[in-house]
Amino acid sequence: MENDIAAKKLAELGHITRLLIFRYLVKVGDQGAPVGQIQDELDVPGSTLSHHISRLVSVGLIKQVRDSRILYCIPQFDVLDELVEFLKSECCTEAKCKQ
Amino acid sequence: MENDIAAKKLAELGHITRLLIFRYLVKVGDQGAPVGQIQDELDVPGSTLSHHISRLVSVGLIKQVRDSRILYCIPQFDVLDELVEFLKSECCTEAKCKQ
DNA sequence: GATATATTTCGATAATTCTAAAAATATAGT
DNA sequence: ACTATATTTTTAGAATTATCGAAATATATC
Repeated sequence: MENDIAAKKLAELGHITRLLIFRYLVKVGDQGAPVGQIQDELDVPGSTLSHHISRLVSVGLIKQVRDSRILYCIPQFDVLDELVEFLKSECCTEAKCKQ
Repeated sequence: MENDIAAKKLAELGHITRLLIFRYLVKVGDQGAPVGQIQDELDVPGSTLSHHISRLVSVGLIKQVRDSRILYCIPQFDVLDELVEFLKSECCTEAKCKQ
């Protein structure tokens, strides 16, 4: 993963509302949750919520699947894993390290 | 770790220059690197670099230790580990999960 | 005390992001 | 076609953050 792409993902997680959205989805798991359910959970105006969700989608941390009128938001665990792996990668490649 | 504190740490990592600073220090390892060495590595004006480093320090991802005129920046691996752990915690506590 | 090196603070401008009301779109049922 | 529900897009003002030159501070050496 390139640095700028990782930075974007981290920046999206680095906002309290988006972090709460993402962590709620992490808790819910693979089946995901409808936008409306996230709205009930977090008590954020719809337009604000939609803005933040679309940012999370834009970096791939969430995927959306529509079931008629309901839009399910599904956390992408593999994208999160890759990001976490990136942060720890190349540790101490330029020195000896206790890790 | 509370959500807002985690969000702050993620936001600091979510900037290309700060991510490059932090990852350089991760590569260097526990002995850290002087501000000047980071500056040579990244080619950023001193005032800009200082600003970004102090933000990383403010959330605990970096610690600084002075040796006479030289200020060493040392990555705090435990803070990173805690953050990563937080992101993955409570996974699927509200549902069955493949993970 | 003068000079050199290392790093930060100040200050000003530019750029980006946040928030949420209002309007628009999409889908389904009557 | 009309109504209801679910969600997004548009828009605009407020707030925050980014950048970097210049000046300031800290420490060491001569």
